[in-house]
Amino acid sequence: MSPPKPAAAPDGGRRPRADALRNRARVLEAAEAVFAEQGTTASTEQVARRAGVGVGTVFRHFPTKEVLLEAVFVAQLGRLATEADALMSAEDPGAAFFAFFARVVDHAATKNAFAAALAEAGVDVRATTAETGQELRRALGSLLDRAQEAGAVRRDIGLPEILTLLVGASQAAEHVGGDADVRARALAVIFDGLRAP
Amino acid sequence: MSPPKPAAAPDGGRRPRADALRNRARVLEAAEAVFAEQGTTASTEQVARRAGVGVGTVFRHFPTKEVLLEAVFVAQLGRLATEADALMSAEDPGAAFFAFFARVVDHAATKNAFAAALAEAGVDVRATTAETGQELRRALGSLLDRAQEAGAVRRDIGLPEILTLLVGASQAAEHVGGDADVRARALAVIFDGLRAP
DNA sequence: TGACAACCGGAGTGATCACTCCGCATAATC
DNA sequence: GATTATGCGGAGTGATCACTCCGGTTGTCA
Repeated sequence: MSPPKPAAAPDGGRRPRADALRNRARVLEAAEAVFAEQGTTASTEQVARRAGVGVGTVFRHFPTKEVLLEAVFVAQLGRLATEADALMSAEDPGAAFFAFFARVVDHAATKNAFAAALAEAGVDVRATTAETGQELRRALGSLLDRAQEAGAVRRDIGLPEILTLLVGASQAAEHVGGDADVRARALAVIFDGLRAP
Repeated sequence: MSPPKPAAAPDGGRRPRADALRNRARVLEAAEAVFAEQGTTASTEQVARRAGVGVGTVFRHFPTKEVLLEAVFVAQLGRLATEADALMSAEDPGAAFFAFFARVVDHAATKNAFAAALAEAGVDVRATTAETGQELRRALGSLLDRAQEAGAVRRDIGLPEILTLLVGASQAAEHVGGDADVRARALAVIFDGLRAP
């Protein structure tokens, strides 16, 4: 049943052509850049132009704009979750937690669609983002647990509150944007409120 | 100085007809409701239907969708500023400040376009909203000053930081929406961070 | 009440967008 | 190199939206 040479695809499907793989990656990268610069209302044609392909190619790999957006979100959230995991082995749990929080907010101040991605990850609207969102929440929850055990964060709040604060801070950063000093001081207020009394 | 019968319009313009005034108010009210329910992407036709008028009427009174949105924002921000002014005479300045903050966030959790209005008022994108935005900022600034003088709020932050936090909390409330308990606890964190040490 | 200007309704217009379709190019396999 | 299925490009399609225009209506004032 198994052919001698051609490496079989994981599932029943055939292995895709090399240029198809290349173009898929190109489109995803371009979509991330375009949505970060212009928001999620940017047209699919702009993504195609940026990727150097035709619109047909974009829609072949991502049959719907919604699917494309989801793929971008999953990529961003996945990278975040990885960063959070890396911070799990830091020596100071409190510093690690706050550093991650600040990192996310800084990121949101630059990338335009990112706050929306976070917000969706918080409420799990789509089925596809659910998995990655859960991964992020698990990682963030671990950071929070360690910080609370170390006495760096108050114990009377949980992951939902943290996520709400994180989404809010990110969205505020995206809209206020410019002044980094204001952003830093506003973030300091939240951090002070999070510390154990 | 006052003419016998026809009340003169404020400026050089003529006094508009009674039905025109009535329709303008109807449209504004409908727009506020529709945008609150469906967000700012709702179509102008929906606003017209809700108001019981034709699209032509909507565009006669508000020549652009942007202008219509601005008018809605100005109305909401104006009401907010009035509420803030009313709280200026409260006996407990700290309680007044925090109550207003919470009031705004609660409002944002319900009305859909409201957080966007706040965000714009914070950065003054449009010329028209600038005036009302400034009014709101002035009122909020007064509340903040009194609260700081009473020792209820730390002194090392200013109005820009408060506005950033307010916008962030409002936007988070709009997206998280549902769980009022989570919202309350997240807000409590910000409040604790704002209190004087 | 009559006359006129102001105002109204809603079909029509042009632009934009997500998405499709098919003739052509090309990677994979012999 | 020949063959073939997979993938590509981009003009085309239908839907939606903001906005316009004009024949009919209505408020206003004499």
